[in-house]
Amino acid sequence: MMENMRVGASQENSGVVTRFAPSPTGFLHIGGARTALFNWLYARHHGGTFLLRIEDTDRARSTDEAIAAILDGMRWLDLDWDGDEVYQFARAARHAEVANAMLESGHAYRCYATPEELSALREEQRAAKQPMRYDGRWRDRSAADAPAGAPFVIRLKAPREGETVIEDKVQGRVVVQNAELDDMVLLRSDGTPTYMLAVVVDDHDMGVTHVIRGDDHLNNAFRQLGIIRAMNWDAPIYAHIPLIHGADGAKLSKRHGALGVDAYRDEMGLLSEAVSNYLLRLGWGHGDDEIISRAQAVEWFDIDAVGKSPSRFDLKKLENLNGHYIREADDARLAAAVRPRVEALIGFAIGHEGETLLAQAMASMKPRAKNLNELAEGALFLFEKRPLNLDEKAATLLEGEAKALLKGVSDALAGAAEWSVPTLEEAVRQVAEDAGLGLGKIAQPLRAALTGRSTSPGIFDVLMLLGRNESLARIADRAA
RNA sequence: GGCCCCUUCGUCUAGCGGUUAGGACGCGGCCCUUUCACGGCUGAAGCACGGGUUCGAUUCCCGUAGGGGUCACCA
Repeated sequence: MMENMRVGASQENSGVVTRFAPSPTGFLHIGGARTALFNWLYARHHGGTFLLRIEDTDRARSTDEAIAAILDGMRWLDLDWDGDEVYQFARAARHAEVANAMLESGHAYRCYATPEELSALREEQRAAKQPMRYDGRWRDRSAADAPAGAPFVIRLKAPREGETVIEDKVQGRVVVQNAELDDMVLLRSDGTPTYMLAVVVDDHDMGVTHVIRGDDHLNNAFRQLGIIRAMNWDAPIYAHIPLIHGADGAKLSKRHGALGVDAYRDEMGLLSEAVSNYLLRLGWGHGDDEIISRAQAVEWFDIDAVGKSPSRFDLKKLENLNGHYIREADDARLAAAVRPRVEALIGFAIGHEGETLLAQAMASMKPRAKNLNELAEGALFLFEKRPLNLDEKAATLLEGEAKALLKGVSDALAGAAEWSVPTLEEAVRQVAEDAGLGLGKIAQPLRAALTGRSTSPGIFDVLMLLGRNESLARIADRAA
């Protein structure tokens, strides 16, 4: 049962196999999403396989909710994985098997040091300003010294001399002295595998050829290589991509206020393609291109173009991109996404009819919004009940002569031959001309009466959206 | 603290020995205009510093400084 199990790797492709391996201790955060995207793009670009592995070996911190959130986030970002996701914990027996094989071959040993003993050691080392690492106290002791029946962990017997070299596809050639690496734990005293062992075994068994992950794992790669060498396996090609930092320059992590992708979708009202496009451009570039479709990304993406320096998360740019994708989005799709937001704001259901109206309004509202929340906010006037509440600026617009002006506008509109933009515009312009005023002097009070606000889509579009009866009624509410 | 990585406008980036150092977001101005946007034009803004190598360094090398990551029976 020592043979390669090849979990999930498909036969007929370029041979490239990548994977995304999140630990389900929380939502899919933005950094993880980018790692997933890069792995996905690399596999798709090279006609390879993209696998998903849930690293749930930490039983205390892994939750089903987190797993669901991660899968949901992946689907939202349209990152489909090949085959079923692999659950690492289910493979614990295989991990133990590898650890025992290493024990037998002399590449690992039992260590009986207690946790208390080890933390005391670390404390000493910290106090002495010495590097903190396991001192190998059980490395060369004979089995006879083992306290009978005492719990033990299995540690890797790592080489202590020489150096380990990684030719990283992003970081370049990185060399670490073996003396810097201590003998890490492979199997805990309860017999469960550590992350270090599990990743290596799973990547090997799953046939992963390219390990693309955050560069917070760069140091780990050297230790993992120790296991790979001991087992005489082929090492994967590594690509350690720089982390995404927050606006403050520090690592963007769950603990550092990073949000789950669901927050970008639900709370911030961003479109999947905008988030995806933005993430792609963080650390990767293709000339001066900014707006890049998924298809284009698959064609262009390669690891060579990934930069080595960390980047900061810039919400302004993401929102700008989102505005672009909103303008490009299908009206019906937007209406469906905006409807629940409108209903939440206004407090009642607008129904299928309301959604249809929203879809009609999208054409004139899209250029004015950079997220779905603004779209919803801007659409409220369509559903508000008379008499409208006026915001402060709208109230100001309706002071003084405005009321009289509106009476004239009302008459002109009511007398229009048909309720169409050209006809209505002609009618309103005529009123302005007769009064010797610019169109703005008429349009603003009209806007205030119709929407309760000082800003809105073009006034004639508003008139059309509201319809003849509602429009005339709202004007009548404010006219004198 | 040890080790590892990074450093072009405020931010994301292009550049891969010779460029007026390009683009995008953001910011300012102008235009368009019924408001707000969108769109167009335009302006300010950058090679962290010091040594080399070279006829010539943003680009190559070495330091310095600054930033980041990592040092668990977490992942």
